[in-house]
Amino acid sequence: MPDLAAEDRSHGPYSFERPSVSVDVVIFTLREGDLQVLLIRRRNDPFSGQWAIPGGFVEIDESLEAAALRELEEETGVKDVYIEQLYTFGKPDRDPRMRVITVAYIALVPENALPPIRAGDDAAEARWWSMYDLPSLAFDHADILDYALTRLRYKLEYTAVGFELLPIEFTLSELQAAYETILGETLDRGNFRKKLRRAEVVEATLGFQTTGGRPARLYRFRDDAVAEVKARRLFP
Amino acid sequence: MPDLAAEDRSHGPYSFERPSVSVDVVIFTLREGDLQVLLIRRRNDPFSGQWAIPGGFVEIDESLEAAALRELEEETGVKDVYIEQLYTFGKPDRDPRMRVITVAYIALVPENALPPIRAGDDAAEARWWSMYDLPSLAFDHADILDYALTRLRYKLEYTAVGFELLPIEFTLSELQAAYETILGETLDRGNFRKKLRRAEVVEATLGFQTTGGRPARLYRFRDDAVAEVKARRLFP
DNA sequence: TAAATAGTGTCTCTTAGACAATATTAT
DNA sequence: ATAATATTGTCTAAGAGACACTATTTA
Repeated sequence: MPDLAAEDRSHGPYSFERPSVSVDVVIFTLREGDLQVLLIRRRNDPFSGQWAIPGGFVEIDESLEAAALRELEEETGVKDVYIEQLYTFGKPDRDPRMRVITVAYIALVPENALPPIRAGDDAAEARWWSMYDLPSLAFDHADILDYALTRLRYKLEYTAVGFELLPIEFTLSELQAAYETILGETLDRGNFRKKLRRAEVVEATLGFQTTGGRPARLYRFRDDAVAEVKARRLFP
Repeated sequence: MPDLAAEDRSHGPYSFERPSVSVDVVIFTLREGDLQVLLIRRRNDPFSGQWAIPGGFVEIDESLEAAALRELEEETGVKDVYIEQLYTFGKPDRDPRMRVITVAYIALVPENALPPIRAGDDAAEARWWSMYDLPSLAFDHADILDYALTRLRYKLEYTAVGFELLPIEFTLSELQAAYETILGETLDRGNFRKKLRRAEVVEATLGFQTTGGRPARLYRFRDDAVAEVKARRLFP
């Protein structure tokens, strides 16, 4: 931290020369057998009519994470979900109006926890888009989504973060389908299950689910695996 | 991105209610067979006399990375080194004077590229500290250092980032010692070399270095491994 | 019975880790 | 020769990937 007195002229409370800070939230869910992301269509310039990641400015007395959760709830009505800081984007010209530094977050929301989407005040429209078929995006939001997908895939491989996208109980075939959708590749059934057994992240329940063939056992994530993800959540 | 017009009252150019943004740079080097970090002793309140990570406010027209590189050069005279964004810390009360959101960076500097350290204007003193024997720190800087070490260790395991801390040519024993110092554990010689061979990140040069026993061959990092790290640098 | 889906087992190759053996220098 | 350090190899166990086999349901 610099000494404030030495820099008051350019950064003290009476200066106008300071950047604004926003949070943008990349909201992922699994819908229609697809990895989808919630985007809003901008009502005003710049980029009026273009699609963008939901976000907003950080209030003076709220933490970055609180701001991201607030924006998430304002846009979707969703609370109590997994969010994680992604990266801070700060090129001086990323917003043509003024200097805006944005702290990007990822949110993972299970489909069954999603209320119907409604557009907020500042959006002409809000809807889900497939991550694999995106529209043209405002600002540097295409970069942010690119990186968000990279990070999500990465985390999926070495943590149990996938449970944040699934209902409480699920079949292993459903879990595998979720992994395949997110990773963008097919996985071997036997090896996938072997890996799950070794990792000890899921446990069988007593229930079954009929599927058209042999009924599938229902599983849930183990409490300790969930706890580990939640612990990492606060401080990656 | 939010719509600006709808929020001008609290965040437009005439508002005083916006956070300041700073960058803090955790500068690592290997010195005296130790992993060390450069800290400055604060000249002014708050935390006057306490040690802190060097940093400063982001200028209105410079990118975050440019700000981090500028601060690094102002504090140490070092240019052209590896830096990487670590995390953005934004709790409202992390600075008792005012709201400051700080984007933390990691810099890796080889000892032989370091000029003698001099304290900048805003510091009473500047010196290297062992990461394993740190003083009490101002602000939330202990958290930042903690996380920086975690990230450094992590990157060391899966990238060739170590070369940023070593001279151009080095023996494999020196490289192993560097890894051991950073990871805080001893490694098996044979397995370490086997892993290096498989990873194809280093290549032998023609030189040797006398060591008191059998002379050790000098190695350098392969260009493509270095290029990969540099490519990741801009956008993790 | 056939089709569909669930679940398990086996083989091979790679890798990680522990540890032993050999090589080359200085004293 | 001995000490010191460098370099390579060997054994074993664990893990990843390809693929085949068995199980249980519906139509």
